[in-house]
Amino acid sequence: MQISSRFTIAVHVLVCIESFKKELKTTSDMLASSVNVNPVVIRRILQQLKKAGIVEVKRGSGGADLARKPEDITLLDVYTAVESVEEGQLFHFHENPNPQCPVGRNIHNILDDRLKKIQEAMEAQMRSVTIRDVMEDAEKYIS
Amino acid sequence: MQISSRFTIAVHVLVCIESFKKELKTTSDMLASSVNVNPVVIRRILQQLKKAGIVEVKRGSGGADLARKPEDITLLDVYTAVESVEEGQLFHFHENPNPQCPVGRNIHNILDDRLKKIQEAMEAQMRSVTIRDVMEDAEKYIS
DNA sequence: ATCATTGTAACAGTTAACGTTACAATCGCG
DNA sequence: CGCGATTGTAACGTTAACTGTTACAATGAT
Repeated sequence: MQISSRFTIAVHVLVCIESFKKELKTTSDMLASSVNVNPVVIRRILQQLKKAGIVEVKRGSGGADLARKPEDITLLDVYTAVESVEEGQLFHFHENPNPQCPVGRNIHNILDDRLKKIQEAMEAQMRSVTIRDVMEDAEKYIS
Repeated sequence: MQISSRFTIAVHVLVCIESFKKELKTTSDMLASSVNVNPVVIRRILQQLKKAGIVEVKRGSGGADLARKPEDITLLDVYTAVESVEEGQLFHFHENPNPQCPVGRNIHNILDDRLKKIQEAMEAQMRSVTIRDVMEDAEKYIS
């Protein structure tokens, strides 16, 4: 299983918004054209980013803007905004292990800490990268 | 999206195999009973672990054993064994971004390195935990 | 030979992702 | 105001992966 493409699309979109805000109106149509997906997919992601306080979207007149400075938006912010799973629960557990079995009965006690640390390692790395960082990478290629 | 329950099931199974090998024959039925899933699910996972050289499974007579010492099996070994995606690719990309757009054209150049580091952080943490470690956690609860 | 067990195919059900159409609600502007 | 562009969102379809289940040939020990 993979983390859904919503995440990479969201980052793509944020970079586009910030890169082109001077020259263009960043509508869902325009963003959809860059990513090459249906505009509704972009709008859905923009709504999730908006709920997380990452972007502002204008109805009617159209266009989206960052709600915070790019250096104040981390990849973890984006990840938690667009991943539907609560708490970003990375691992999926089998339900109802056998309480008769000492391993089955304790499988969460046994594993939860280890799994939490793995998830935290991933999240710490995500937290260390901001949209500003990604923008700087992008500028190397755009110019 | 979450990492499939095959991973947590696989760890559960390995702990059971090692914990009960003295007393019981670790058949797919017995393991299925501890995890509380259909035995075929267990057999499928055992096949994946076998292909990765983590377990040995006996036909006919039945039962599974670790193919290596528990301290030589890391959670990363288990993860790569049971995750179907190549290279453990954690992130899913939208295909065919617009080559007309400087961001779309370069989205992989822009993001691949950052995403790779995130995945590596997760994998490093997984690599640092062995089945032996998990067994020791388990013994606290089993006794 | 018998019996328990594995290996695997086949099929069904469920869920999430993603695509698409449609349309009311909104906003800016002439 | 009325118009055009755009957003917000519902509704529905398709696809893919996971998980569950049945079935049965192949295997190996006794």
